[in-house]
Amino acid sequence: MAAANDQQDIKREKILEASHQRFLHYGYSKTTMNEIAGDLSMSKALLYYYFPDKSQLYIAVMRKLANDYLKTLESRIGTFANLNEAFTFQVNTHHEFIVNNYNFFDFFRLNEQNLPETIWQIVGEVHATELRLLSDAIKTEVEKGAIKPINNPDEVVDVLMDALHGIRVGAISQKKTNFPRKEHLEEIHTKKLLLVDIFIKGLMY
Amino acid sequence: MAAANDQQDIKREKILEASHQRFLHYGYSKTTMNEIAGDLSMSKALLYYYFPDKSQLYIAVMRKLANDYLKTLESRIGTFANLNEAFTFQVNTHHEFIVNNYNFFDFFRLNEQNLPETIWQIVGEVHATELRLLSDAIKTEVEKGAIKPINNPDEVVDVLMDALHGIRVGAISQKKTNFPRKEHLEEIHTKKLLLVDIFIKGLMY
DNA sequence: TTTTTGATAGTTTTGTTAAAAAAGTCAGGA
DNA sequence: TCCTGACTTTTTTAACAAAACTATCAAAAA
Repeated sequence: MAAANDQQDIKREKILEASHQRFLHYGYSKTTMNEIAGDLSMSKALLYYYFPDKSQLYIAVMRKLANDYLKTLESRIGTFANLNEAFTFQVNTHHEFIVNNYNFFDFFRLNEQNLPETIWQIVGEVHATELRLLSDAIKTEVEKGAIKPINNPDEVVDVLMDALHGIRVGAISQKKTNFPRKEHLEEIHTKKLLLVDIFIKGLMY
Repeated sequence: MAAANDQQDIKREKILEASHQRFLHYGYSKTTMNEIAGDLSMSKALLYYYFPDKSQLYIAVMRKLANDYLKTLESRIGTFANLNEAFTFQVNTHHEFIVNNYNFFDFFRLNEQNLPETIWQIVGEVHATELRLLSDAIKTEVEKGAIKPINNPDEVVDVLMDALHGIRVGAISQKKTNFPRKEHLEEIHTKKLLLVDIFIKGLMY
C-alpha cells in the first residue's frame, strides 16, 4: 500500500515537473492539458485522475515552488551576523526566485483580479515569511544594541518590501515591456542593493 | 489680429476645460467628441477646427495639467530649509496630483504599451523635474555640510522615486483593485512619509 | 482494486459578419 | 476667419457559427 502510494507520488511529481516546464515557457493560458499529457506520453484523462482540474495543477506547481523558496528563507532565519547580511540575502534570494520563474507568473499578470483564493494564500505565506525574516533581523540587531529601537519593525519592513517591488516595476515600465531583459535584471538588482544600503543606514540612526 | 488670437485662445481654453472634465469623470474611451461638443453647445466639427484629433486633444489637456504641476515644483526648487522639507513637499505634491487626476490617467492603464511619443515626452519632463528638485535639495545640503557627500545624487533620487511608486502600487495591488479608495490613499501617504523619513536618515550618515 | 484510455459532452476561445456608434472630413454659409 | 450640417471612413459592438480546449465517464488493462 505504501508502495502504491509511492508510485502515485512519483507520477504526481513527474506531472508537476512537466507542467512546470510548460507553464514556465508558455504561461498558463498558452499551455494545454493535451500538451502536458503529450510530454509525458500519457493520456489527458490521466492528468485528471491525478489532479482535479487545470488550475489546481497550476496551484500545485506553485505550491512546490513556494515551498522551496520558503525552505530557503526559513533555513536562514536568525543566522545573520548583521542587518546588511540579512537584507542582502533577502534581496538576492527574492530576485533570483522571481527571475527564474518570470514567465510562470504570467497567470498573475493576466488574471490580476479574481485569482483563486489558494493563490492569495500562498502569496500571503511567502510575504509573511519574507517579512518575518527581515523583521527578526531587525529585532535581533535592536536587542544586540547595534541599532536604535524601532517602534514597529513589521511596518518598516512592509514599506521596504513595497519599495523594492517598486524598483522592479519602475525599471520595467520605463522600458515599455512587461518582460524584463537580461540587462535590466542587473540594473534592477543594483538599484535594489542601493536602496537597501541607504535604508539600513536610515535604520541605524 | 492679437484680439483674434485671444479669442481663439479663450475658446481653446474652454474646450480644454470641458474635455478635462469629461476625461476625468469618464476616461478617454468613454468620452466622445460629440459629448464634449454638446457640453460647449458647439458642433463637433468645430472641435476639429481647433484640434486635429481626439488624442491630440487629450494630450493638450495633459500638457496643461503637467505644466501646472511643473510650475508648482519649479517655483519651489531651491527654497527648502532642509532635506525633510524638500522630500515631504515632493511626496505631498505628487500624491495630490495623482489623486486629483486619477481617472484621467486611465488612458495610460488601458493602453499601457504603444502610447503616442508625446505622452512619454511629458512623462519624461515631469520625471526630470521631480528628480531635479530632489537632487538639488541633496546637493544643497551637501554643500551646506548638513549631510555627508553623495557619489551620484541623481541615481539616489531615481531609486527613491521608484520606491515611492512601489508604495502606491503595492498598497493597491494588495486590495485587488485598480482604483484606490479614500481609505487607501491615507495609508499610502503614511507609508510614503515613513519611507522618506528612513531614507533621509540613511542619507545623513 | 487501481490505473489508464478513447470517446464524447460541455465550455471557452476564436473568427466572421452585419449593424451601430463614433471619429474624422468637407463644401459652403455667416 | 469661424462655424455648421451632412457626409464618409473607421472603430466598436452584437450575434452567431466553427474550432479548440477543458472536463467527464464507461470500460479496458494492469
